This record gives sequence, structure tokens and C-alpha cells, in this order.
Amino acid sequence: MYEITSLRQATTLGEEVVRRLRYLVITGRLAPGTHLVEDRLAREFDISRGPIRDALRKLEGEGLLESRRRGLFVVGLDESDVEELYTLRESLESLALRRSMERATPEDWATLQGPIDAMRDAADRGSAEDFASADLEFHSRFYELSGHRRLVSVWEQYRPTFSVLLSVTNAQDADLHPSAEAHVALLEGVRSGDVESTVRELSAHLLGAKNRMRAARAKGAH
Amino acid sequence: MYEITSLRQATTLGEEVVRRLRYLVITGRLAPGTHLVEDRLAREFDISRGPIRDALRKLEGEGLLESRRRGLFVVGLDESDVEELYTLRESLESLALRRSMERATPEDWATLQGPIDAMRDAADRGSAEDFASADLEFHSRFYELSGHRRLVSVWEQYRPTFSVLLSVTNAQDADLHPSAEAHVALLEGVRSGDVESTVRELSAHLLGAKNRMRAARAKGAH
DNA sequence: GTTTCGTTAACCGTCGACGGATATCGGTTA
DNA sequence: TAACCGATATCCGTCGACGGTTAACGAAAC
Repeated sequence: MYEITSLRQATTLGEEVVRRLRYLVITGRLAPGTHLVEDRLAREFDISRGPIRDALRKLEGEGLLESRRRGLFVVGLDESDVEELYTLRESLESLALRRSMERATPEDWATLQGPIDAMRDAADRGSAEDFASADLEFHSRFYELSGHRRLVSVWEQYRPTFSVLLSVTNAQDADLHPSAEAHVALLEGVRSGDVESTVRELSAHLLGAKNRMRAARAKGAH
Repeated sequence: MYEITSLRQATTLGEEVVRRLRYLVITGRLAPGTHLVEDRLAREFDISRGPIRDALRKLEGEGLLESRRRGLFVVGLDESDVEELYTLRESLESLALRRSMERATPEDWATLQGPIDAMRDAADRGSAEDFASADLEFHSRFYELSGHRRLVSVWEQYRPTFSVLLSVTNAQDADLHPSAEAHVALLEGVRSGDVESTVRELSAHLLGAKNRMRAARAKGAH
């Protein structure tokens, strides 16, 4: 049904199970509608049900699993889910950007250069996964700098989904450099201090990302 | 330290513990910074650690507890938290309102009349708790009608906090009728079909709610 | 063929216990 | 007095098991 290898060392077994299942669900290797049974998963991962329970609860919170009558079921990610993820994110990140532009100092913004360099480097090497990582790291700074704990919390809830999603779809892009440069433009906007204009730029940025993802997914094996 | 009575019948023990602790944390009976130890809680509630663990994880997700080095600690709700809760909500609910105005039918909007009647009734009786309940039920419809699963999910994550918070602060308001009528105005806006104007009205509505809450909390015992 | 009902199996909520990791505290040393 | 360090207690991650509840299945009745 799906491959179970070995559980790499993780802070906790549950966390590792979360990572595994998350990947399987988002990539569709675990078909939507699949019934996940605690007992069976425990046997397959060869651990007890405790950590499995923790993992399933977490994934439910991430919207990847759905609790129905008995047990949890896999919720696949189709086009409407991509739509949901990006509209929600646009809403959250706009608020984060507004707040961070009110609070952050030039030194704070300087920390965004690291992820940009990492993106360029990943683009040079053609590493889709590293690019996705740096990309999300860049955007995460907005949340951190917003000084809004709950905003950070909600973002972190969905960030792993974007991470897997981006890693997969980026792999189809021939050249990731344009995307890296788009972030440079975003950083310039932030530094200009023009909030409204930069928020619009962010919206456009995310709209573009959404469309690229839709295109990639329409073409890819789904 | 805090009173433990008996665990009323609930769908699950963990859920009941969640309700209890949530109330204690939000009302401040459980002081910010308090270290919650699984073993001790299990003994106090006279149940095993399993359901306690579930409860603590859930409350952490709601932002009421914070995971530090060892175990979970109570995060109090101060003025900045009220600020956070309402700014986040404004962001989410604006999106929900926009989407629901694009999708919902007149019959859908008709279902908002029930909560309004309930608010008026609760205002007549002076029941702060029932008013809060109907109030949130009214707003929840926006999320449901938005057809956006993740938006609903995030809202449901914070709704219980608003529920307790409103119940407590509403109890200080002499007359709840004005608040009920504000919702009527909101419903009229929705029916008018003018999205931008109604979104602005919602923002003003929530801003007013936030300020009333701040005033009530500044005056109340905190 | 369809519905009703009873039996069986599946599945989750809950429990109690173990062991390792970590903070705490007392004692020793510089 | 202050810093280091080791013994101790605390606390959480994990385990395996039990029992009640609910879904699934098949048999009996219409």
C-alpha cells in the first residue's frame, strides 16, 4: 500500500510519524478517503499507539486528515485545496506584512538577505527542495517580525504543507531564478516603506505562486 | 489552587478537561506562567495521563498553553492578546465574508435571523452567556458559508476563546440590545450585496467589539 | 429481493507502568 | 563566597492491555 522504511531519529516518534504521513498524504501516495486505523499504523510503524495518536491529531489540525464517524480519513489535496491554502495565506501574510512594516528595523530586514542568497544558490544547483525551504524561510520572517504570536502559530500550522507542496512542484520548474528575484523585489518594497503598495505586491506574488502551482499540478501526475 | 468538581459526561474525558482548563486559563484563575504537569493534573482530575495529554495538546493549539523546556505553561490573556485575537479575526472574517457574499443564497442568509433573535432574547433576559453564544453563532455562519474548510478550521480553533472571553465581559454590559442591533445592520449590509462596504462595516463592528472588551477588562478584576 | 435483527469483529478511549532524560539541590572544592 | 559537580527526584515519551461502543456482516422474516 505505501512503503514504511525505518523511523529516523527524531525529537519524538510521533513527530517522525507526522512527517512521514504528511508527505504521503500531500503527494497523494496515500489516497484520499483512506481510512487510517491507529492499530494498523502502530503495527506498520512498529511502535505503540500513543505516538500514532499524537501524529493523527496533529495532521488533523493541519487539515490533511478528517475525523469522521470512526477514526481518521485522508483528505486529499485537489485544486480547490490549493486555492484555499493560498487565499488563507494571502490573508494571513498581508496582515503579517502590515504589522512587520510598522515594527521592524532595517537590521531586521537585513536578515531576509540570507534566504534570498539561499534561493539563488538552490536555483543555481537546481535543488527544488532547498529552494522551497529558503522560500518559506523568507516568508516566515514576515510572521516573526509581525510580533503576532497567533499569526505565527497559524502559519506554522500550514507551513509544512506548503513545504512539501513547493518541493514537489518546484521540481517541475526548469529555472527557479525568476522566483528568487521576485523575492528581491518584495524586499525592496518592504524597505521602501510603502505599505499599501507592498501588500499589493505580496498579493500578486502569492497569486503568481498559486498559478504556477496549479499549472504544475495540472501537468504533473495527479 | 483551583477547584476540581466532577467530570460531567462528555463525549470524551479529554474534551471535558479541555473545557475546564480553558475556562480556568482564560478567566485567569490559572495564573500565567503556571507549570502544568501531566502527572499532577491526572491525579487532580482522577483520570489517567492519556486524556490529559490530549487536552494539553489541544489547548496548546489554541494558544492558551505554551510548550517550553519541560512541560506546558499557562499563557495568560493580557491586553496584547485581545489585540491579537481581534486583528487575526478581522483578517479571517473579512475573507470569510467576501467569499460567502459571492456564494451564499438569500436562503442561506435567512439562517442568520435565528442567532439574531436569540441575541435579542438573551439581551431581554440579560443572559451574557447565551448572548455570547448566539453572537458567535451568527459570525460562524460567515465562515460556514464561505465554503473554505481551512478558514472554518482556524476559526474553530479560536472560537472557544472568544466564547469564554465574551461571556465574561458581556456580563459587565448593562444593556446588550445595541450589540444585537449592530448585527442586524451587518445582515442588511450582506443582503445589499455591496461587498466592500460590508467588509468595512464588519471591520468597524469588530473594532467596536474589541474596544468594548478592552474597556470591560480594564475595569474588571484582572 | 428487501428489510430487520442479532452476532461478531473492529476500533478507539482509557488505564497503569517503565525507563530515560533533565532540572534541582546539596556538598565539595577553589 | 562562588563555581563546579554528582546524586536524586521529577517529568515526559512510550508501551501493552482492557473494555465499551459502534460498524459490518450474515441470517431470518416478510
